[in-house]
Amino acid sequence: MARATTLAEVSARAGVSRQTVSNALNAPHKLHPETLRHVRTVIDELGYRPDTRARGLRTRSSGLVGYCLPPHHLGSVNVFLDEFLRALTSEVERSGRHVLLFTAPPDDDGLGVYADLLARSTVDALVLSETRVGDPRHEWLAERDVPFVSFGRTWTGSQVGHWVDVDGARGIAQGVRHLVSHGHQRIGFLGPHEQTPVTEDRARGWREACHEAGLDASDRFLAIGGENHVGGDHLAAKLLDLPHPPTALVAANDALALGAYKLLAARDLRPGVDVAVTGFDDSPSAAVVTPGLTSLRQPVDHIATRVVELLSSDSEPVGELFEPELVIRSSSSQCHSDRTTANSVTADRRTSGRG
Amino acid sequence: MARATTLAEVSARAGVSRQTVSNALNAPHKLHPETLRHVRTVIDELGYRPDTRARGLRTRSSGLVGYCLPPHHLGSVNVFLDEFLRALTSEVERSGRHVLLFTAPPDDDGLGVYADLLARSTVDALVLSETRVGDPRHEWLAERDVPFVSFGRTWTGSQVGHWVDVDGARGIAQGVRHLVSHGHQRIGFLGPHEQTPVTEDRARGWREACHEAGLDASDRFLAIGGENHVGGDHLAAKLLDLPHPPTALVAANDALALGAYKLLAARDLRPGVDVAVTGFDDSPSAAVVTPGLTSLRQPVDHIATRVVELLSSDSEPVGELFEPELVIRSSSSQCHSDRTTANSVTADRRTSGRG
DNA sequence: CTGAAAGCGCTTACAG
DNA sequence: CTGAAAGCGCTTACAG
Repeated sequence: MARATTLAEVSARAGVSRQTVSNALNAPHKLHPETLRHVRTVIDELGYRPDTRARGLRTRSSGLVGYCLPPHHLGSVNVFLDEFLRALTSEVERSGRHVLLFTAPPDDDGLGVYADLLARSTVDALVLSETRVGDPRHEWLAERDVPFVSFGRTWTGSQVGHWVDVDGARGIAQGVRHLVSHGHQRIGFLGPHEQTPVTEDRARGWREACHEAGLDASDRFLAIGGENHVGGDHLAAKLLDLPHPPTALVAANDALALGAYKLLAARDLRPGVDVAVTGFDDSPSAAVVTPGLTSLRQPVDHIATRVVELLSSDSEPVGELFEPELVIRSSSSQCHSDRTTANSVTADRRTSGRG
Repeated sequence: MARATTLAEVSARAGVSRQTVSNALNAPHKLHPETLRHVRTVIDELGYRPDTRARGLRTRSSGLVGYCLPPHHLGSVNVFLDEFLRALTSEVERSGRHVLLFTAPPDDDGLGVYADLLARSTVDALVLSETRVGDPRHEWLAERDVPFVSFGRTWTGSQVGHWVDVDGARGIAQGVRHLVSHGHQRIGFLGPHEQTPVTEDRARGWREACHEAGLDASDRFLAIGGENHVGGDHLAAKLLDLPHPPTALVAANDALALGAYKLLAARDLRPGVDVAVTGFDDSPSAAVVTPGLTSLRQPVDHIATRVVELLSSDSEPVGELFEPELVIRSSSSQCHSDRTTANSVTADRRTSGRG
């Protein structure tokens, strides 16, 4: 790999001192316009760019924002990792920096990785995601005065540092109101892992929106348990086997919603026609399944923008919730009052195949 | 952010010269064992780690491998970006480096971004993906002696540099043979964008495997066109409306396969029972739809491992194909000879909902 | 095996 | 507005 042009080479070629070249880059107002123009011409000719390491060494910065890749698992958070990473990378680039990826064990051992990164001055700041209850990273970083922003809450009263998160309760409530407006009166909720605050938050949205509409939101209509992103079919079965089963199922994530699809298929029922279904996250699958799954899209672009803003904010710790956007597809938008005419809808579907 | 411990501090505390500390890290064999032990103790006590920038400045390396995030679009390559990034990051970390993310326009302007990264010595090496026909990056990088490995071919005879890719033809052929073993005699192919070599490669796999089995692989059974990852329903309709329609559809990617699901649903036909369907990429959707979609899983871990190996290989340019793994699910594994007894299968399905 | 010194490529007071 | 100089924290010949 060829050695890159140095500032010294630019200064020699331009016939000015090295400080003048540096000023052309870092403090152009200090230069005579004529000089500035000349130096810039030479810089362009030579394709000169200051060496990141040398500049960083001097300015005590690395220009790198660390992001820990979450471990692989289906569902909730990672379904939009692509999108978040893209948005984060773009935003960080707008501030002239880059994103550095790393991995770390999720437990407390992971802090060793963070310590290493900081001891080496590899990163200037960190973006946290995959937060968990009692996440030790926030306090650990705050104690060391490391700039960081958390995408996700630690769900403890004393969370330190800036954070942004998605308002699960308001998102789910949107979905419930949408279903109510389509005539649904009995709406069930499918959720994973009873103990996680994320699920509790989303379940609360369902409960509150049901109360608001005067609907039953008792535990009868609440199916929770199993793995995090599988078993939606079991949960759906539990609710649909009730004497007066729900006519709509609100799931805490898309994977569970598609589990409900599976149960409906096994019973020859059609999502969106016989039973409405909604998900959460608007994962790629939601758009591509049949019928399309109504889901809640996290505003990752806005979140990423805000994360990067807060990264360089010295203000008092800020916490912000972003409301997800309801993306309506066929799994919920058949009018429920049409249910008695479901057969004609089916006939429609039968003839809709283009020849 | 607190200043990190420096080598000078370690040397003072240990009562040895700075070179000795450096040797303890970079050439431990040069030290008296006793001295080494002592220096290491002090290093541990102080949590000392060499500053990345200073070390990089001296050794002319950055310890960073650049990876350009592909722009967002559904399907083929990005469905497993998560997994690839995770695997790549882990592998790069095993060599003591990190992955730096960046974005660049896909056209020739994008080279400016690469030039900037190199002029600043921000990265030591690059991993390329989202290659396209006549991709200018490979030659551009080779001319500048930049170490790089391409995940994906440029499909030109003169491709320079190391590359790895997935063997689309062999993958699809696996799928076809699997369908043949389940009794299918008429197998159609759904592909996007007639002109892309990736599609041609996959279509070739279908054609060759059909010939091998003595099946019709004429253009009659080949449905190609439309957007890259939508319109699978149209393509499927084109084939299913033939006088003697195929009993199985092999799609060049999962999104098209799920488009076929959509058409089948509209005609009240069941994937895997009435018409077998297979996809490519084993995207998250494949596992979660009903019925599960048989698909071809790219061995991203092996690919990432090999990419990182080649990154530091001075050998003659290497090109390697990796065979994807057929992941069999219900969309194809119903025995086709059972087709006449489809009703009993359906009955089975009807009673399979757990109460 | 160890110590004193140069230098990687920058930025930034400092004196002119 | 410009020039000569120090120093960021390392690594690595070089002489002892």
